[in-house]
Amino acid sequence: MMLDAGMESAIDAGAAIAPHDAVPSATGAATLHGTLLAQLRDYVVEGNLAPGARVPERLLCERFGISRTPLREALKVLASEGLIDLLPNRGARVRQLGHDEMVALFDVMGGLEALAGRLACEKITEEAYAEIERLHHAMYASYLRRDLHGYFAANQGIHDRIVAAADNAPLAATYANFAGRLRRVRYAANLDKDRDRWGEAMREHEEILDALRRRAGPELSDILFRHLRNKRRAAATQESAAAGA
Amino acid sequence: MMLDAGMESAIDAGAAIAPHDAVPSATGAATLHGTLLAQLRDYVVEGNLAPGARVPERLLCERFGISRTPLREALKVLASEGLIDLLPNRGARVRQLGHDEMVALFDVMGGLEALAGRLACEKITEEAYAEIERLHHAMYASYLRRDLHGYFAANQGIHDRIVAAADNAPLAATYANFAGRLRRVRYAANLDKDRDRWGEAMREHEEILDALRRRAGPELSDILFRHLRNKRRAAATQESAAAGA
DNA sequence: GACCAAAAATTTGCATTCATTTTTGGATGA
DNA sequence: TCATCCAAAAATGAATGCAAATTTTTGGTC
Repeated sequence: MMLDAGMESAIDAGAAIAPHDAVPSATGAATLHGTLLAQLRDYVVEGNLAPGARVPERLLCERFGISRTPLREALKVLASEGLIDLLPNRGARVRQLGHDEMVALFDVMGGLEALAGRLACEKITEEAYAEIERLHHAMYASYLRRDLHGYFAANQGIHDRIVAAADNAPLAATYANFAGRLRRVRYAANLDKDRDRWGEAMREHEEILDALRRRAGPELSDILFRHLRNKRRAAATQESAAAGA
Repeated sequence: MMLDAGMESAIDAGAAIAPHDAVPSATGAATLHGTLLAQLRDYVVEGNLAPGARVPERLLCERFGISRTPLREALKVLASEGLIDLLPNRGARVRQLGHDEMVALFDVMGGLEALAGRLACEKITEEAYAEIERLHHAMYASYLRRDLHGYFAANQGIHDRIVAAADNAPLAATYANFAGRLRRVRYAANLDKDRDRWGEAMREHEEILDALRRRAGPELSDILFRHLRNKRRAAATQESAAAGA
């Protein structure tokens, strides 16, 4: 069900907590539960706990200075977001991404980006497009400089802005959820070791920008899905390389 | 401090509870929390509480025979799923779908079905395809008979099987979540009052089956998105008609 | 030294309790 | 009649308590 994780209700209802749909770090938190949820989510997403590691209630209560009740509520929500697993009578564990699940998550990301691209073509303003174009050129400059950090920042900025341009709160929330789940893997997708992929990604981004400029929704949708598929392939390759090393 | 994960062997991943990825009604519930969550979700989705109505903790505790602690945990999760809103110090309310949000949710459904169709073309077995074909013909028979109930059942069966054929747990979970949020609206989309839409939908399903038979992923993806767009339009039309009535 | 069973200690799940906030009801006054 | 204000009642948010389950430690045996 998912089941997915949230911010749109927080936006719609003002103060409502909707972790599933809310962009994690953007969740306004007037309540302890809301604050704690955001903190704990960041704590997990940032990788402070090793994958598969037990999530000890007691320690986290001390760390955040709260009692077990709100913590346990937050853990239930994080489980519904897919960040942790709850084992009956055996506590919570940081979810560990196996190969199959990683592949599945990348495909959903691809579907969400494809959707975002299509919607963005319908709704994007000229200003928002110009900003994406600017980021694209900045990204290209970083690519030429082999500036991985700058490249990543611009790259993520582009994808985020496409999602934002789609102007669809539930989509943005779901996207944020999946991005959080894949965050660790995505950072691991180190282009530095795969120059071919880097060039390929850059060419794909040329196509993305072109389709977006023409407001070619279905076309952009398809390009974005294939773009994510290739990103998935690169990540999987890296994964197996890491396993072999 | 970094918590170590490597001390003991990995817990059997098969036994892990992953509410987010599990289809709501299929969530195995060995725990009270799990059981209650599924029950409460059904209770809300089934429409036992009026949209916008307060969700009284006390009454629900009595109804389910539990204390407030597990109930409140479940409410937090339902909020993260977008089914209810939590207003700080003012309790939970059944989320009310405004027009804009309904439109947004339909678009996400379209994107998810588009993704499911594309993946299904890659993975579907001949048996699963044959079953969808069978359902398609049953749906057509219902259409000719003007059997709305049978038509809906077959229709939903087809869409569900396409999602299942995609063989992607996070996708299935997310799809189930959005379907739950839109459930009330979807039932409201009464084709009986809109014969033109009914015929149009039937023709679209012919295209869907054809693309699936040819395993034409990108094409099926596009058809499914447009199919949902038309369904969205029909629902919106009905909505405004109901408002005017 | 490895292996296994039993007891201690920790941890989890849920109920209960307490402090705050909100809501309700009515009295007061214009 | 209506609006405003205030106190009582109810509801919410969080902490604490307790029984059951699990994990760890201990002690003994082979």
